[in-house]
Amino acid sequence: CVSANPTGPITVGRIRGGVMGDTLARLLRAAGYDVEMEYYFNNAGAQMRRLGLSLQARYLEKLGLPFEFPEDGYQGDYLYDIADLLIEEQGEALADEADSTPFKEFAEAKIFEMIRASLRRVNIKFDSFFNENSLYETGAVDQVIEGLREKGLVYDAEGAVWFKTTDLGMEQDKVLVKSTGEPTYRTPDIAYHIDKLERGFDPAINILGADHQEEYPDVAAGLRALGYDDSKVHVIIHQFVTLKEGGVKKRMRTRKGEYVTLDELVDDIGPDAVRYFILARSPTSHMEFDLDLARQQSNENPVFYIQNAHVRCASIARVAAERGFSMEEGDVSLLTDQKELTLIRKLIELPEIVELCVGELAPHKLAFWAHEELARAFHPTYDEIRALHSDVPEDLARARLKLYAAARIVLARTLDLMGMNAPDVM
RNA sequence: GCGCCAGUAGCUCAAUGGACAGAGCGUUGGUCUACGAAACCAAAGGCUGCAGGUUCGAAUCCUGUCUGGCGCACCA
Repeated sequence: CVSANPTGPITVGRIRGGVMGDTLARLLRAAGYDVEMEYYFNNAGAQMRRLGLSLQARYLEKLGLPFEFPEDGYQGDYLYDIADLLIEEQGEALADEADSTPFKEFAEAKIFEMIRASLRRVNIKFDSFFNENSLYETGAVDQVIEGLREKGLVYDAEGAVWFKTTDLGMEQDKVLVKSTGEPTYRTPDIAYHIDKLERGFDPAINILGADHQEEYPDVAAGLRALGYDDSKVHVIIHQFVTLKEGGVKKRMRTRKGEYVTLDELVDDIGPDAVRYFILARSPTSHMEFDLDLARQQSNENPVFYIQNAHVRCASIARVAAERGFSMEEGDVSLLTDQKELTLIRKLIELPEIVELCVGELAPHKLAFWAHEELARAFHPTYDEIRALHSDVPEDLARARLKLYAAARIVLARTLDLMGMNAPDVM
């Protein structure tokens, strides 16, 4: 499960969890797990209300009517575009609307379209979408409060409803329902995790940004208190991406409209490089994404190194076919050269690596293996071990062609697990 | 003030408590009349922030300290 709220376009800062999660899902599937990638999004609460008010202001602004942009509103230009769309659909019909709800709903729908389109560009596809609102509609949120109340872990004070987490070994009690009557994020979060466990997810894996690091202990406490096994839930916290351009660090703040979008980055360096750059770092690293470096290195970097191995395999297969060579009857027992054996050993390592990545929930290890082990074993061999050369006897040539065909399969599989393309030509 | 995450080559990053701490980029020097040179071969580059401790053995574990990222809400 990955979560990002539909308040704006997917930014470079927020795509890390998506890439990690998608790659992990691919690895889990390869290891035989039945995986469902779920996108949990928050469409309730103050942030979304603020989004609705922001769109309302842009709408009025576009219509040339008096407007008041909310303090703490979302300042990104994308709301102007969405305001245009709204005017296209509704004209001035909403000009006198006092309630911002229709604006919120419109913004949410459009932003969600944008997000899904952006994710698709980097090969991320979710199986299901889960919105927070549904937890209110089904009464799941209320059930959490009642359940905890029955356990004697809830009390009312200062107009709010409190979760007595100090009884569970925590330093402070936490608010479940604000004095406004609106639950805090942690109440639906607990309900959501219960729902997930009830649906039978085991393990359930959450990928969260560092700003959510304090959040899960409360959820886990809630799950335990209500008799659920919180050990089934795994949480991967990834640190933030800071962006650098022209030697200057840029902070990314969606609300202020200060960000670089995923789309811009994909336009810049391509989807494969985006995925690899993000994937080839452990989640704990506070990664610095240097845009200039990424542009410069996309000419000569690990992405191309790995993909070029696949290209070379495709190329030799092409040439072999032109010269009428068949690899079908290649006798692999003829492959006795040290370099050949090294490559073969590396090729058959892939299942172990998949197991390793799954066992440690560490997709970044696949990225390192692909580059430093697999491609690194391939190129020197390919350079030296010629197959289609007049000095090479035909039966040995066929055996070598078979080796490179095998390498092609492993390379394609590895790239696919990383959500990257395996091109035949570059 | 408290908590979480980190600090490793010039830069971006790896390394289940175990061999001489490894890659890429950058730098230097060699390889194309043979399947794609976006490749290969070789070299230089390190007191793993700092100080202690545990251990046969520490980048890794513990304590302290400095620097940075993120939290510490009746935001999510």
